[in-house]
Amino acid sequence: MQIEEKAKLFKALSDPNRLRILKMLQVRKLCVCEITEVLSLATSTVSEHLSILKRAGFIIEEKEGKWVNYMINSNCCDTTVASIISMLPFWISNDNTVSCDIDKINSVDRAKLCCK
Amino acid sequence: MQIEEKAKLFKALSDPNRLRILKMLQVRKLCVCEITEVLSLATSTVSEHLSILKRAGFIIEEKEGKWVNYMINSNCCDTTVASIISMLPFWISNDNTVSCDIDKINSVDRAKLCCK
DNA sequence: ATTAGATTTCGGTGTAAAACGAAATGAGAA
DNA sequence: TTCTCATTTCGTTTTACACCGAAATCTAAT
Repeated sequence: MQIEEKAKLFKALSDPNRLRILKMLQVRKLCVCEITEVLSLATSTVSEHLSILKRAGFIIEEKEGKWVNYMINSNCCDTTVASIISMLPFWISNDNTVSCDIDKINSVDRAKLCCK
Repeated sequence: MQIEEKAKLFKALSDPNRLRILKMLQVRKLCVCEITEVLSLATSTVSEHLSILKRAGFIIEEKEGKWVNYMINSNCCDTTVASIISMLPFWISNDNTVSCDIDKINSVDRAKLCCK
């Protein structure tokens, strides 16, 4: 991987909303509408953030009925990506925003959320 | 440190030229004109890159006569910054561009460089 | 003090990226 | 098939950033 691609990895991490997404996905897999609810952004915006994280290799997706679940790419073969993922809990811990996000994803009901 | 500031750390790493600067500074301290010579950018551009890395905490500066030496902030008290610095050799190694950069800084003569 | 040279700061330009709403896509239910 | 709804893509706007040259700053030597 060339240095331009390494820079792109860090660019994917350079947005607070994308860091919040990664921290949430380290709790459990989530669909787009759940993340949208927590971040209070437009669905299209969240979708774009997810595609950036996916392109960088940090997350993968899985179809489940009409939903698309996103999850951390835990078995990533790229050692740089894998080490960054493993460092995230150390780098970002006890953050107020992230704590609230995690509280929210634990009380969110996907079925209710998507049908309102 | 809030999550916005963590994002700024990664933003500082999200530019290939700034990664090249960090890799060069892990070999030895360098002045602005030496880095400018290697990167082939305008001096003002390099100066701005350095101020971004300095603001993020990755590097520190030291006056030496008419020169300003920049060096890795090795004794950084921030554990996130410190761990990122220590991971850089693992994340970026055997890169062609970086290898050429390091060859150049080993053959560059600061006195000649600045007086041409 | 004045000059010379290294670096920083300041405008300006072009490009990238974040955000949104609307339209398009794709998958399950009726 | 047709409808519903989650998600993606597209077009647009606004903001941020990389880059440059010129002017300003700061230091050392004349």
